[in-house]
Amino acid sequence: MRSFHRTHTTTAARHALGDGEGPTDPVTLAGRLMVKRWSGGVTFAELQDGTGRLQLMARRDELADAYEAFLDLDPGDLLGVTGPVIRSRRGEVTVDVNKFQLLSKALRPLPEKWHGLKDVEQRYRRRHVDLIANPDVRDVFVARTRIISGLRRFMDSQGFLEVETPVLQEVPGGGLARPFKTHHNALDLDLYLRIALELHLKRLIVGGLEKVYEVGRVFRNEGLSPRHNPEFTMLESYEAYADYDDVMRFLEELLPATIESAGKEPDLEYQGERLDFAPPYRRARMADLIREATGIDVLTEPDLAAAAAKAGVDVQANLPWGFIVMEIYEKKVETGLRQPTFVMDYPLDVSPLARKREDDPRFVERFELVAAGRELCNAFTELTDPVDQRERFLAQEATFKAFGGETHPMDEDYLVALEQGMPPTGGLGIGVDRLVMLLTDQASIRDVLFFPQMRLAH
RNA sequence: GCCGGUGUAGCUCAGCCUGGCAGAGCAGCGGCCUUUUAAGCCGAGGGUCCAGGGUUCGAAUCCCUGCGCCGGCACCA
Repeated sequence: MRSFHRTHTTTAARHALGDGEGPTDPVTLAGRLMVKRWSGGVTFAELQDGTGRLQLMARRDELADAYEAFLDLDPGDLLGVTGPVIRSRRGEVTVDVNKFQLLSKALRPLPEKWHGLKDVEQRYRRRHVDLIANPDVRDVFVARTRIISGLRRFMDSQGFLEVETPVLQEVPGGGLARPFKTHHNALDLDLYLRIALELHLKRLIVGGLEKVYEVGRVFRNEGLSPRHNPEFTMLESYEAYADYDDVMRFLEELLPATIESAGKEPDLEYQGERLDFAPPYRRARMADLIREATGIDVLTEPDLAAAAAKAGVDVQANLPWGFIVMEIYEKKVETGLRQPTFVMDYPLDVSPLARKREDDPRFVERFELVAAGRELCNAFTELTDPVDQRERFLAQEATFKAFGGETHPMDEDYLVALEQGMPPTGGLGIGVDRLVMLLTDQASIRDVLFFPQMRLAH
């Protein structure tokens, strides 16, 4: 079949009948045959299209010789049908088929009609079957699309300009993660897939695009888990002449708007837990949260490593102060934060791109929004001082040379941009997949990605 | 990478503990039935029990190794 023109979707056909009994004028539908029942002189079947399902009725009386061909159809076949919409004796909205046409034959059977496809491995490896057989899965992905378009709509409405920046980078900056490496042949140049959007967007802020954002795929060459996929989607935005307090207020508008675009209420349920996203959200300094949870005062504690160990958080000897603070926070505080909370003022040591607090230079103006024990957003008042920035990169290098792990590499192009003069800026990053998980009540990132990363099938 | 769980028909699952002919439902095939809603009834068929090795008279079942999947840990500030 080159083409087949339908007059109605199954949902439109249902509306065409309305409360009446029919018959309506004939409608032409197309979709996948899902279920057949009865095989005498009348056969009922269900046709599934992009909008839903509708019952079909095929009668020997009506179809004559073609009836036998209808009986030969298999669940899974793609079918076009024409006929009036009626209400069956049992009250079901039904198309009384006058004509039908096989549009495409399914050579493989559908999964079990009642249980659907449950095997998670098959659901991920053969997502097309999952989508046919499990309507809930389709709903999740439709919600994902609505959430992302809702995010864009909100950003646009606030005057942000959506931009695109390079995926292939000579220096994979803006975060700490092992990058994927590739090579450009013509340039004979090693390149990396980006691990964050940050540095290029900030270069645009220098360039005078005062409110920019990007929704883009980033890549991290690290382990997989229910919350980690090697490629995932980030939204980052930057606003000139704003600080992290502005970003907090901004998020308190963005999140409710996004929740609405997902068709949810701010008071939502995630994995059996009620979470209330009606603003304002709690604001708490990391140091205060640590004191609440452990009794440790990181501001005054003379031997923080020892205090951490006493609280059950073992850290490497001589680890810089800020890293110890971060360890204690992650091990003792973060998972306990269930309701949305702005965790404010991160240690400077672990935040090389954020602006130093003037009242206490051990900390920076940075927050993460945490809910259900997980980071949803990361934001800061950006560091715009090129001299300070260079020192921070060097300090990172020194730390990671000593303690291992990934480091922020020195990005000279970025430093040159800062030297041009960057306005004070508030920046924000949102892990879009994790936000979608939250708003669709999914426990695994694999259930909000059409094609999650899998090992080679055996 | 480490630890635990798991893998049986196209799909959903029993059987494994306690070794003894490979099972059910759905789907498919043949037959009956002109208003069904997971339709029903009758009949026949369908297996690399993830792979390889071992123990045993005999292995889906017990043991070892490998692989996939799931979860946890590590990595991921």
